[in-house]
Amino acid sequence: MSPVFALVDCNNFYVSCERLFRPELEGRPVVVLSNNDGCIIARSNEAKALGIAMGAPYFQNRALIERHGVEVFSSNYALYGDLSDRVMSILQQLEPEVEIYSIDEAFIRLPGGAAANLAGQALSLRAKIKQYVGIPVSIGIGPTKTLAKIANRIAKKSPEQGGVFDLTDRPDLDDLLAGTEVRDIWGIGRRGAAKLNRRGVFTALDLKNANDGWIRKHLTVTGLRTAMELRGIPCIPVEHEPVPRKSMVCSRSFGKPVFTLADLREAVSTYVSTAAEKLRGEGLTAANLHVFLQTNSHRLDLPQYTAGLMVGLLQPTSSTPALIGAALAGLKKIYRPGFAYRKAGVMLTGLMAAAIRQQNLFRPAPRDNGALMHALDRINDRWGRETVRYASSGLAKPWCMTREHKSPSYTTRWKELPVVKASP
DNA sequence: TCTGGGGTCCTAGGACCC
DNA sequence: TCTGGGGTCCTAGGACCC
Repeated sequence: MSPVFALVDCNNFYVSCERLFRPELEGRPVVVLSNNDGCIIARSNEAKALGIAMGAPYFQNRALIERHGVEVFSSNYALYGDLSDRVMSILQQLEPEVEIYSIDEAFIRLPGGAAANLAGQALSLRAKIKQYVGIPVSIGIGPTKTLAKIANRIAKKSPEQGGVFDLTDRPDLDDLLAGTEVRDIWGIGRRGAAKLNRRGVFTALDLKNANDGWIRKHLTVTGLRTAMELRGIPCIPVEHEPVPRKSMVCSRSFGKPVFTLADLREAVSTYVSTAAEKLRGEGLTAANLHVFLQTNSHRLDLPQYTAGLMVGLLQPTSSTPALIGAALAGLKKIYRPGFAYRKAGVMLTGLMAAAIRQQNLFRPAPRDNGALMHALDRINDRWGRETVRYASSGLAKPWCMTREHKSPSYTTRWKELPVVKASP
């Protein structure tokens, strides 16, 4: 029995999350902004219809947004993360094989066979998610993940399908592929699409029928895998076990330009603290820390400087003070005065499970402050982020990002629970 | 004035080894 | 003018994803 893949994708996810608590915004144009209210990263269908592009800078669209009364939200990841968990847990309860692919997407395996009513199963799943969580989803079904992705696109573009589209056993499959541009195939990006277009390959059908050696040469093995998937040969399995991560990043743009080493030290300490907490939460340690900073590359009128440094740690660790120490030592080496810094961050690599911690042959193990870190995490979990923090993270944080339009953390903070009133 | 953040994979090239 | 061959490992950079 050939496998059947389905992609469950939340519609305009961040917008749908905001609308859940503001139902009067249904049918009205809504956008959600990136951190620092920089770019537009989610749009309702009405906002798309106004011509607001994905990823477009907010300030460039502000006039259009105000003219049409578009509702604007800063991103509220506490809310989106929590609602994502709810959608995913329903999938996990109802389906045997689920791969959480991103905050708003999951692949599932459906039982195939002649008797399987795939579209019917998907419609029922969709209705349950809408009923239990309130988030609308689209479901695409196909013999490979790549085709399920294309099916999902079709489901979204054709509301008359009821949010579900099945690409298995379709005699007109090639016609549908001919109607899909290469740019819209999962795995073919802007560069790849331009390269293909220059060589006369414009649609998913063209790519499906292209010569293997030719694809391999121009798009590497990943492109060839995509082409095989278009032919209905599954090359990308559903990963039901979470794949262990290899790196972890915490970085932010600043709310306003930063000039001094003192401010950068605060910001970097704050980011390291966040990363270290996440590291411990996942039971991991890091062997290396990469610290980096950069000026605003959009400001061509200002002097530019970008730098980063990898700092090896004496031992793999998840201890906040050990990581802060390494990061600040690295920061001191790469800092140059006289620049308007826009962003800084840290990346942790060489991750391994804390349980299989590698010892250093030439140095005794430093004092383990695992109990202290555990207490720190418990306090901050119970009383809120940064209730207890390292002094180097600062208090006023003048560099902190701006979020002018953030909605309340409706589902994750007691103080911000929505209040419902019944009218008499 | 104002342009996000967090990941993975692949390849080429250099360093190094025998 | 001519300057081995084959292998591994690491890193940086590019491309892609959401």
